Parts: sequence; structure tokens; C-alpha cells
Amino acid sequence: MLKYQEIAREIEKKIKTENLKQGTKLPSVGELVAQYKVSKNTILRTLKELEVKGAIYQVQGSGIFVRRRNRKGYITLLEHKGFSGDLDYLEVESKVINFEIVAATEEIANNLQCEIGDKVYLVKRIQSIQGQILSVEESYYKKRLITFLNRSIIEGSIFQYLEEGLNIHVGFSDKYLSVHKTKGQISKYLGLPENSPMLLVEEIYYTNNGEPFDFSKLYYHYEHSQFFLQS
Amino acid sequence: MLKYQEIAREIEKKIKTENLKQGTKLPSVGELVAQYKVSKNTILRTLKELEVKGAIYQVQGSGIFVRRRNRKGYITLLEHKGFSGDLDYLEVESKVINFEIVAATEEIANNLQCEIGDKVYLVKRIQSIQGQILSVEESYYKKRLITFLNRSIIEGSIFQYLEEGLNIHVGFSDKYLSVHKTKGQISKYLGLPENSPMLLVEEIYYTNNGEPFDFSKLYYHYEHSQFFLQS
DNA sequence: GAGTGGTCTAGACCACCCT
DNA sequence: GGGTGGTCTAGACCACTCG
Repeated sequence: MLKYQEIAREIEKKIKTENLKQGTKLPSVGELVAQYKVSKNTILRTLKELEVKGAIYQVQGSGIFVRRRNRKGYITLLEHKGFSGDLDYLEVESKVINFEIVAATEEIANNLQCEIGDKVYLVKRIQSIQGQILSVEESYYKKRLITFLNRSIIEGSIFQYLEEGLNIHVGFSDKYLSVHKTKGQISKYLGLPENSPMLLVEEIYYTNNGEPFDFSKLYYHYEHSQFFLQS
Repeated sequence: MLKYQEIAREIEKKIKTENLKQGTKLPSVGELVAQYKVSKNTILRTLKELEVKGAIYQVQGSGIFVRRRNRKGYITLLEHKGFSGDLDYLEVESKVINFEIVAATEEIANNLQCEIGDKVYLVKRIQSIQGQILSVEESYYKKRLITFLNRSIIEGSIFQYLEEGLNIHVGFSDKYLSVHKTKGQISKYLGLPENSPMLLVEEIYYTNNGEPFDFSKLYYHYEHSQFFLQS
């Protein structure tokens, strides 16, 4: 574990376990340097990390302070694949409703930067939380990169499998949000009448060397989902 | 202007003016060090900046590459106050429909961390783009911090006025997104039938020393708005 | 003016990719 | 093995805040 990550983890943990309030002053840079016996730059790196994550904010000439989100039950946008770790306490359940290999349509090919007709895994899942339907997820994985998938993998965490099983690391992602009226099958899956409001999130995930491997469309139930974003 | 910002600006400009494609390789760290005559750390700082912004991605042992957004017409979440600079070419127009000083309700007091009854500026505006209504904006500014506002200011860029006129600097922000059905006045303003889909974005802006000064509710027209998010 | 965060340097060493 | 990005250090100096 890298020093700056390790220290970041410890500070975050401290904020959490001691349940520090927004605006609480944390030890100064100098104190952290002494405490962890590292150079000042390493501490500043750590703090930058935590700042971007939204855990703290720094005020020049004054100090370092705790930043806390003040609403519960919101899904954090800007984290891997929506869920894990966000709605902490709440368990998100996935039910697979479709799993097959299909040929890429034009839309898929555009988003995955591949040729029309290339093989992709199609995975459709319904995500729910405490029995409430949260979203319908329609994911396409580029078969050339994701060489193997099976039902037991997609019933769990696909991304964990990619990291640990296939040694594919997520580099970055693009997300496109738009609001629509529900139509046809999606209405049924979400358990909503036709023409209900719905948030569509289209996500593209790239490996750490910049190749897209996952294009997903997430249809969110408007009454059971709300989202959060920092900075 | 700080070196690392200056260099970041130049690299961004280069990507834009030369219209470099996604995946184009940029000069290596060593080359940049030589070119700008700064230390390696400064270059790495610059690149971190650009990476977070979504302009580039770095691959260890391989190089630095251009990252481009591949869809047009999306509003970038995660930038100051939604608009300026996003829908570049397109001019966003603001029409003020309400401007007064009111007492903070419980909702406002909670979000602005002040007392119920404290004075706040209320500004309601309709944002449109090429004649199409984009959103209705309902903003509350803490009067204790924003000591003065007038119509000509709020018809332009409020945030620019805060920076330049009042020397108030935006530190960070929280955004909460949820989807609803339009009701009453909002429907009328948006020019939509009752119970149309609508995205509500609640934003809280904090000064650089951590005090909230602006709580805004933005009601977006679902057919005229879509959003974008990176990393 | 003391304390505290922010920028910048020069250089050592490590980790990873590619050929 | 050469090239390239990533981490870390130690120290100089600057900019801001607050009492």
C-alpha cells in the first residue's frame, strides 16, 4: 500500500469512527508530517486526494476541515458502478433476467469503439434494495476483452471479477444522464405505469489503457432513486 | 498565474486547437520538463489536474493520451453553476421572474446552515437556450454574505460578480439529483403539461472557507436537457 | 508576526510497458 | 533494457489567516 493512500485511509477512518462533524479542524500539515514521519509533499498529496473525494476541505492559512455529506439515502455518482459502498448499510440485490452473447448494433459499436457485428456479452439485471426496485440495467461487455463470463459471476460483482479474475483495471468512465418517459418492457420491469418519469444513465467504462469495455444503460425508478455529487 | 495551471491551460488549448483525437499520444513527462523548464513534480501536478478534469489519461510505462468527450449538447455536471463554458457555442439566456428578500424557511435554513427567519435573497430565473426553455432556477443567497444584489447583476453572471465584486470565492459544492413529475407553476414555466417528467437538481455552494452561501433548486425541462459526467 | 497551507525544485528510486 | 509514468524526500520560499 502506498504511503499517501494509507494515510488517506487512516484519516478517513478517523473521521468516520469518531463521527466528526462538518467543519471540525483536523491536525495541521506539520503535525501530520511529524505523526506519519513522511515528507510534506506526501501529506499534501494525501490531502489533495481527500479533497477531491469530498472528505475534507483546506483553507489556506487556516487549516484542514472535515466535510460531510448531509443527506442520507443518495446514490453517489462518480464512483465505480454506482452502488457498492454508497448506500452503505443497505444491501443491493441483483436479479439476472437476461444473459447472452449478441452482435454489436451501431449504438453499441459507437460506444464501445468496435465494429458493428462484433461479439458482446449482454447482461440484463434488475437491481433492488430492500425489496424496492431501484433500476433495470442493460450492460454490454466487449467480448474481446472480457473473454469469459458466467451466471454466477454476473450474479455477484462483475467489476470485482474483472479486477481479480481477468486483471482488467478500470481507468475512467463517462456517464450521460437524461430524463424520459418509461416505455413498454422497462415500465413493466420497474413496476410503473407507462409514461412514468425515468432517469436514464448511460455509462461507458474504460480500462486503464483507455479502451472501452463496458457500455451500460441504467433505467432508474424515479421514486426509489436519488443521486449525489460533490465538488 | 501558477506554473502548473499555466502549463495545464496550454496543453488543453493545444488539444482543442489542434483538435486532437481520443488516444492521441502527447509529449512524455521528460519532454514536458525540458520544454517548460520546470521540475518533474510540477509537470506531474499539471497532468493530475488535467486527468481529474477528464482531458487526458495516463498509462504507466506507456504515455499520456488525449481523452475526448464523444457526445455534443450535454451539460457538464461538476462545473461551476452548470452552464458557462459547457454548451460552449450556445448562448444561455436568463430571464428574471422574481427577485426579493425573504425570510429563510426551515428547508432553506437547513441547507444554508443558518437560522429560520434569517434574510436571504430569492432569485427566480428561467434559463433558455436558442429559444428553448432549459430550466427554472430558484436560488437563495445568504444575505449575511451576499450583502448586495440588484437586477442588473442577476441578469448577468452572479458568480462572476461574487468573485470580482464581493471577493467571495467558491470553494466547493454539493448537488442532489432526483426525478419528479411537474406540478403547478413549474409546469407552466417549463411549458409542459402537468405530471411531465422533470429533473430536480438541488445545489449548495460553499465559500472557500466552508460556509454555504447559495442554495438553488433547478427544475430541468426533460426534453431540452441532458447531462454529462466524467471519471 | 506566528502559524499554516501552497508552490516549486532536484534528485533518488520504483513499477510498468514494449520491443 | 530503455523509456516512461509514479512515489517519495528535504528543503526553500510564497500567500493567506488570525489574534
